[in-house]
Amino acid sequence: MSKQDGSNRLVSGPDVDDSTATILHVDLDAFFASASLLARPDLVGLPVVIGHDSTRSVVTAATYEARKYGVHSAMPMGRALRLCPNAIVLEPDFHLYSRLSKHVMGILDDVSPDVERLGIDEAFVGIAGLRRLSGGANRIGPGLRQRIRAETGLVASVGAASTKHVAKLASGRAKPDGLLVVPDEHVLDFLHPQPASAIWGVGPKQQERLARYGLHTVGDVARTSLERLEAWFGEATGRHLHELSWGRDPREVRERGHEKTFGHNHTFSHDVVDRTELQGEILRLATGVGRRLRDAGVQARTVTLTVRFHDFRTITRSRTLPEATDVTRVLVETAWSLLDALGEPPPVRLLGVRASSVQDAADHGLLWDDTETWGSAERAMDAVHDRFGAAAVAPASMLRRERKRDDTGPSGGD
DNA sequence: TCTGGGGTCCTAGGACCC
DNA sequence: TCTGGGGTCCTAGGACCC
Repeated sequence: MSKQDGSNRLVSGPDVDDSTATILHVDLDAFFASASLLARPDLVGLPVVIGHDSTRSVVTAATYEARKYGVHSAMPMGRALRLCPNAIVLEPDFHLYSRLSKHVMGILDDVSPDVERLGIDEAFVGIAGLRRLSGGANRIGPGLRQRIRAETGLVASVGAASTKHVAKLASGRAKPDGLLVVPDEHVLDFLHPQPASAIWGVGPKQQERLARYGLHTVGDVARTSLERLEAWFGEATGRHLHELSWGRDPREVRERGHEKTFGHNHTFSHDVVDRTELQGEILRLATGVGRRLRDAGVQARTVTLTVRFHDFRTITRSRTLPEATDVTRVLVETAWSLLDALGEPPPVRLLGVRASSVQDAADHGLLWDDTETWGSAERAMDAVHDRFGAAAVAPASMLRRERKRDDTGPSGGD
């Protein structure tokens, strides 16, 4: 992973040839941190870290001022605070992030019909068909950046190229607050000096394997024959590496449908052995998953329970149901039975519940079986929940849990 | 330095069917 | 009777990304 602290920044001038750059990658700079600072302008320019101020937590995001101390996301909070003792820790505000993200995506939709959201803070924008009306990347890129800044106060960096892969790498190099257009004739000059880990999909493990074969840069990978790469890394991965290292990427910008899986997980503040506590947490997680399935109008056939033990060993156990469901009770009971099948597990650090094999919700019509009765009851509860909040309707055992949490008191604050 | 939570995609083996 | 090959589904694990 690159340092992403701006030390390797590269931007293009207004006269660069943008005739081949048909794909933009728009990426908000230090999104969570910047968004949080909109609510706390007094902290601008200071090292700010977003995350829970507790043990067992990690950094969610950091400002560039904090990154200069070596702090980066996914770093344990304790370590981050040792590296940067004067960092200010802010709790994340996901409602704010979601609202700002929607605003930015709306601007992109405004500019092009061809937008692919990649996450909360980035998207590809196809601009091939816009040249006559709106100009090329040299005009659309700055226009987007300006409008995002004016309407939201956020800073976006933009990469432009003829492929998704190069456009994404380009936005990374343009950070912070930059635009980088990479014309086709400069793609290899841009690509080949970069570390092999710059290739999208090459993480620490793959990087290590590449290094064992003496492949340290993208150019090293490109100069290795396809046959060798396939023999070393398998057919699919070898071909993928070969293509990307030569700047070839046939993937098109396409709108994504709903998520393919819906899940929640939770790391306990202490390792848990008590079965009732584990079941209670599964109930809470599955309730959230069921709610999201119903909100999205989808049903899932497979339920997966994730269990991480005190020693960080992590297992998954899944069951595929005969029929897809969006009924919380079915999710809960399936996950409970997967837990039961583990017997007496070692102390548990994390539990997760995930629903997959998702399809559009079937129309059950007037089918009046037991499960559908539960489904109707839960949808009624969703409606009350919407109007009066989560505490208004919740299974009794969940309410007991919430009270217990309140007794313990909040863990942080800022 | 002891490691969050939300996802996607891939692999590999076994069951099962034709 | 001692053993093929392809396809699909399911399960478990893992790498990777933001």
